[in-house]
Amino acid sequence: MKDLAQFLKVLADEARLEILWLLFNHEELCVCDIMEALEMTQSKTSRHLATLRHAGLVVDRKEAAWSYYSLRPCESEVERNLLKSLRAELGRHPGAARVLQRLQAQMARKGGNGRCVVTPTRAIVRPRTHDRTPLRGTTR
Amino acid sequence: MKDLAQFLKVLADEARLEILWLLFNHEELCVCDIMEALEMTQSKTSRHLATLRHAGLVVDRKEAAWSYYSLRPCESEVERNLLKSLRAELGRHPGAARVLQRLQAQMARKGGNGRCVVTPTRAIVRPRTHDRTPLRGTTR
DNA sequence: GTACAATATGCGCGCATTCGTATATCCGGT
DNA sequence: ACCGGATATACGAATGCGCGCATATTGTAC
Repeated sequence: MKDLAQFLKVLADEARLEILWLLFNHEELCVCDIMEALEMTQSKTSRHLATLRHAGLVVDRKEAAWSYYSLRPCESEVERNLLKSLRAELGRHPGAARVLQRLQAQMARKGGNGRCVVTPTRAIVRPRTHDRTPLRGTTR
Repeated sequence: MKDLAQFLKVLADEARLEILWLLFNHEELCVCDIMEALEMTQSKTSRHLATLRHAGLVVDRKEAAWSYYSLRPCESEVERNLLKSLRAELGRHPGAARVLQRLQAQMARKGGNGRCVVTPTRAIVRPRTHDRTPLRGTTR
């Protein structure tokens, strides 16, 4: 019961909903694209992504200096249903299309086909040193 | 977008989820039954019911000294979907059946068939004097 | 090595949320 | 009118949460 409430708390934030909306519509995005499209601070973006990651909603993949985030396949039925409803609802929102367009524009401008600006010479897969839980705040 | 987050915030609370679970399974309940079944303080129960009411999730009906609360038919598609998922999930919770049993036991013990203990001699429908939004805290 | 870019996080502030206690309000019975 | 029960709400304390700023960390290029 507690955990369901906790899970809903993660969803109950405008910034996180916006991030999810972007990820619903793009296989994979790096932090800089998200922060630019949503006009968020870098720290704000990173922190909310961390929250989503701790909740198991997204996963990150490191490549060179970048972190690419993507949705994580849902584990439970509820999760799947909730996200489906949310996605539909987010799509109904007037601003929804606009951010997607802005995102498209950015990525087109930067040219990297799905990849971030400067494609690194070689891909170095660095496993997460440690997915430590944050020291303060959200206990998970 | 903001409003969706706001709506989710209302759902993202253990006490409110528990109350909703009871209301999912009973047409109408009065405050004292809810607080007893969930072992909550009176003020806590009343407060959370007020929050649910302000969010449009429940309605109250006054009869004599009692307030009977019931679910309010959903207005939007999202709302319907979300609540449906939540209800299913709440049902999966181990404690779910237990509170319902406790509630049943109470109501049986008190005998009033669905009504609260002392059935008033006559039903006096008293319209809400005023559904004022709370002065502090929740800005809506 | 240094310098620079992308990302994560510690710190502190301010606001929001929750709670218990005490009080107010409303109603029915006497 | 007064009392007692049911409910709502003000108040103060504790905690949680989101933010910006500065800094740490990691990786690339030189």
